[in-house]
Amino acid sequence: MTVGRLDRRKAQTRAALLDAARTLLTSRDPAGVSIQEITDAADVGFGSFYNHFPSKQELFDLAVASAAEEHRETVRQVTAELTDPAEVLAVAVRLTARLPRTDPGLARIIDRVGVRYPGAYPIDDLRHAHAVGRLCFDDAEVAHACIGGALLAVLHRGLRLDDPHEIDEAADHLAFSLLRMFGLVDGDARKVVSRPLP
Amino acid sequence: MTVGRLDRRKAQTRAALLDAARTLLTSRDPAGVSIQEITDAADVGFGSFYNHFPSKQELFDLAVASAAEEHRETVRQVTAELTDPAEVLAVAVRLTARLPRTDPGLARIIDRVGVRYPGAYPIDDLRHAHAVGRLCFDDAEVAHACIGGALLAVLHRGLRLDDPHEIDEAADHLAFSLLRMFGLVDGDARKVVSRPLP
DNA sequence: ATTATCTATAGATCTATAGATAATGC
DNA sequence: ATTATCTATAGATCTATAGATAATGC
Repeated sequence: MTVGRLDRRKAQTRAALLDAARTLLTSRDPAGVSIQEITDAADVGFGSFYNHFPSKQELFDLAVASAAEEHRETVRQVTAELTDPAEVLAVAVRLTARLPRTDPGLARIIDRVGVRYPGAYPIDDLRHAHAVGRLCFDDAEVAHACIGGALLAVLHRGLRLDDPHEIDEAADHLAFSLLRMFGLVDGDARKVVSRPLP
Repeated sequence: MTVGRLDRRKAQTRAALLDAARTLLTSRDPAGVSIQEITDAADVGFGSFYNHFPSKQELFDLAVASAAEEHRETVRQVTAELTDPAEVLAVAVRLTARLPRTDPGLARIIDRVGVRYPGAYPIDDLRHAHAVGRLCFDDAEVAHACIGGALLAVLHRGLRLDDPHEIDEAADHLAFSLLRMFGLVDGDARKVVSRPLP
């Protein structure tokens, strides 16, 4: 069983549909986009859609998941070499809240998905930071929700800002605030947040 | 120009439509609800819809706005007599994050609206708390976004909890965390949060 | 011969409006 | 006579599928 031209072509069509969906997501409400529009944008025959996806919802869900996973992976790589758990949180937050400037398309998708977005900072990292006594909180799930929610709100606001510098400042301010929320004293939090981003 | 039976009947029809929209919002995605369904739920003739609202979106927007305003007013009244600005924030947060238990319908509406929900804690209150030196932060807008976002995330999580007690605990934990975020020391924050709710 | 894509369309929506009906106002 | 409601429907979608077409595999 070899992977031939046909399989590649099929994969290409599927990728084109996913790509079109992702692009459309950055500017449109998925509910208002017809399958016809998607296939047109992907430059694919209308009927081909059903060879790959059972419904519009399914396609959009996959498109969102892939966009989210991409950013999560970026954050994972950047934070992998950091030793301070507080800085892992800070960098994840600072990178994500900068998305309106660094990747507006992705930022708009996350903004649209809202609270269902899984977030780029794993709860296990948070639990680890607590276990080693670096971050302090009562309930990891609530703390994790706080981080995700505050991040979404600041990202949402960032999309409405014109000045790139203001976006970065808000991102750093958010990271600082979260560190303080989790028990770091002022000076410590300020220091962690002002380290240069990788 | 007297307000007669006809005007009352008209107002009643309008109210029935708004009420039906609000009820539907608690369990359905507005995009998937047809005008027919709305008028059926309101027990109103289909065509009557257009006597009151130019489009489905318009109706849902008004329904959301009225629900939001209602909760904001509740919070305003409850916090009006409080003298400690930190407690005003804490009470607003604790009441809102308890909504999944105290008013699940409203909670689901707020959850659906997400980050566009204006929030029940006015930014002016936050600015005032900063001015008198009770809460400490760099940027009032970012701080306000943090509060709203974290609140939405915890409320979202609360909707998925079965145990009412767990909802309350999460709400209080969130309030505590936010107070600490804004510079209160542990003991102080703990005290403000454990005061009984009016 | 097989497989995916494409075209065309049936069937099922849903919106917006036109005209009929019923109730109040004068 | 006026005004709002209601019924019925035209017109415009949009989805899902059936059958034709084109390209690869053997």
